[in-house]
Amino acid sequence: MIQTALREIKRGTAEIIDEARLETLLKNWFEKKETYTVKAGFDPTAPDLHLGHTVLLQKLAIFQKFGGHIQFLIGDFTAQIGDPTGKSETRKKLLPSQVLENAQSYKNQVFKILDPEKTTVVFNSEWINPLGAAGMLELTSTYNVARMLERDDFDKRHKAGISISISEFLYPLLQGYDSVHLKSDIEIGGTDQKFNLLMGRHLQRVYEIGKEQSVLMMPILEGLDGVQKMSKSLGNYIAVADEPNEMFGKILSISDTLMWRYYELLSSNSLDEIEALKAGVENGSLHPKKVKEALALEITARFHSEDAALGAQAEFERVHAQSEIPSEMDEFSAEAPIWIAKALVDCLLSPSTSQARREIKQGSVKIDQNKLSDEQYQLEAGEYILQVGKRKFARLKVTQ
RNA sequence: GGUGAGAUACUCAAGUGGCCAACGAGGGCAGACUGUAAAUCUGCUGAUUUUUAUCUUCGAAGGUUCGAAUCCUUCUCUCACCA
Repeated sequence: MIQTALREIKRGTAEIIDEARLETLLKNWFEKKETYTVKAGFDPTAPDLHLGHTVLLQKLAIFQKFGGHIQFLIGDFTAQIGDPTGKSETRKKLLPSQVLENAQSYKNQVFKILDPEKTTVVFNSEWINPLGAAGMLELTSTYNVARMLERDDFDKRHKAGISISISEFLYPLLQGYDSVHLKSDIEIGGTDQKFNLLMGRHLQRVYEIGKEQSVLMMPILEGLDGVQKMSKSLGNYIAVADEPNEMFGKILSISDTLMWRYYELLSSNSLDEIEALKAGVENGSLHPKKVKEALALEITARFHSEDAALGAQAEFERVHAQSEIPSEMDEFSAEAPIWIAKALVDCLLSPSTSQARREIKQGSVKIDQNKLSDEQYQLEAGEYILQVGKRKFARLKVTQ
């Protein structure tokens, strides 16, 4: 039993630190029904959860199956600093009301995956604010600059001559302190969080809370471009809240190489099944597109429903394979006569009329399926279907 | 505190008085080819119905000049070395 649980927990992980302790915790659960806590921190700056987050969430859900109680931490205090991981710019300070709003939105999305009964949502400002200057000073004295600079991105920035603000040094310390306060048994995070996660162990030792958390790291999910990590700011993400059609389409647009990565990290297929698919594609018995479709179906169904996913697939087939127009699209209205470039902007298909003109010139604009080349074209009264590129559509009603 | 170097569009990075909305690369968008894949090739990538034009933009504010990303002054920020 323990072995099965352990295998499931270890699936897809990049690295586990102190696996022995993890085993002990599981053993205690199976033998004495003792629960343990699993901490995962999230940044409240982006309320839009994407598939990258769900890699962690799914892992948390597995822990819940085996006695784990989740400490879902919203880093409202640390968000004021901004996690230095991979970034150089300082983030904007969020208003408390925004943090609450984002947290609420997190909850709506997170409990599609997590069991709310076994989850506690906590905010780290709750215990960091009372720390005060004295507590903060004590915290900073537990670490030194040389070791702080060992951290890969600090090191790189330091060498490259990019500024590092002192407050950024506090980020790992505070994240580690969260583990002290919460007395977490396990913390999970992405591999890029390694330094911060280890800080939790360090501080738990320093503050003598009588345990050191195990650390479980998940690989970072690449975004749609297949190169950079999935993130909202890079715009290469698939949001949990994306509409079925959009979600399905986005998954299908990833590259074949990236597809295997997504299979590994997101799909619930066993590793053996994935291997079989891979072999099938290699020897030509399976078409890669079919395999990708299966993945898109699975994921879309997870966040919506089986029916919605099938609907999205059918729609996709209609629009792209047979290049018909989608069954649903945003509708707009305007008064005749309206210049086509203006209409495209009004329908949110183009960001500016200049851009719209360029798009017309390039031949990517279609009206009712017909390519438009005249950028001076005026729309008279009637109903039109405007299209820019392959995937942007809008219905426009022009009235006299 | 002192000395020196630097800040250019989404990112990197050229440009040191007019030929600059600003070379180039990456990214992004679009077209061709495809499986809305990848790779490849091509075009576009500040705004505006004056489109061989006009307006705004090269850290900020002033100034010199017919004309400034480019020169001068002050300021803000960053880095390096010294203390």
